[in-house]
Amino acid sequence: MGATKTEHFTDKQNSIATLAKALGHPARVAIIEYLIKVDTCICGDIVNELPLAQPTVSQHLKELKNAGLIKGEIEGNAICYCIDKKAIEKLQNYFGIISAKITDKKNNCC
Amino acid sequence: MGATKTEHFTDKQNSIATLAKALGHPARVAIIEYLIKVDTCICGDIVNELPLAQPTVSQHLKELKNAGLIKGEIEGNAICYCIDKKAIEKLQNYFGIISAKITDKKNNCC
DNA sequence: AATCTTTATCGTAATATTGCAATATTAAAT
DNA sequence: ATTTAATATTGCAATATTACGATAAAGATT
Repeated sequence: MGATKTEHFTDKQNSIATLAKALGHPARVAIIEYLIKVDTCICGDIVNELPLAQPTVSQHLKELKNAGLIKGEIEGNAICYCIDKKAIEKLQNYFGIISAKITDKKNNCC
Repeated sequence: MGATKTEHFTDKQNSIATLAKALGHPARVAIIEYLIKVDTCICGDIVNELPLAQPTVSQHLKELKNAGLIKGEIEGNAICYCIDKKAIEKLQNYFGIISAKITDKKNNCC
């Protein structure tokens, strides 16, 4: 036991959970916000922006990449990391739909 | 080591991460979707809807509650769990803003 | 009061995450 | 070719999460 039973849930549920999980750490939220702030993809100084050691930052970037939230390509001895717009839009869309459905609810009791 | 360094990040970053983390498991995504589907707060049959044992479901509900995504009140020998609309709206709003900022970006390279 | 039903908690095993020092890798700069 | 600079990987310790059987708690039913 201990491992998540992903096979028992729908692809969409797993997909949303994967994206949400990737943003389930403040360092990774900070990375996304920093990528937006600098208004460019090239950001070799991302380690200096975070209160974490370089290997830790590298690991968080890897997780964001695995989850599909950022795209990255090797660019000399620096790296070019960019937010994957589609992933963010997927979340935006999902919570928009959920939020609308809650508003439409008739039998509220709380 | 091993514990998240929350103190090094902003309250907002931690807040978003907490909500995202709570939805970072397909069972908890499924619980939220089920709460919406039944269109009511009273849902004593939530355990039957999930492919997990009762203590596990109870634990996931607790985590959703701790994260502020659902509200719950004891109601006889059943429980009244409801989605906390504000939490979902917070996420919707956050991803809406992030998404808009990405669209406005000028220096895209990927 | 005894039983049933439903949810919560405890205890514990399996697994995953977090963080970093040490080291490797890779390409640019000298 | 050597050094420098930036990122990745490895290895490991600390902690957190996931899952569930056993048990507790608490109101409902009989």
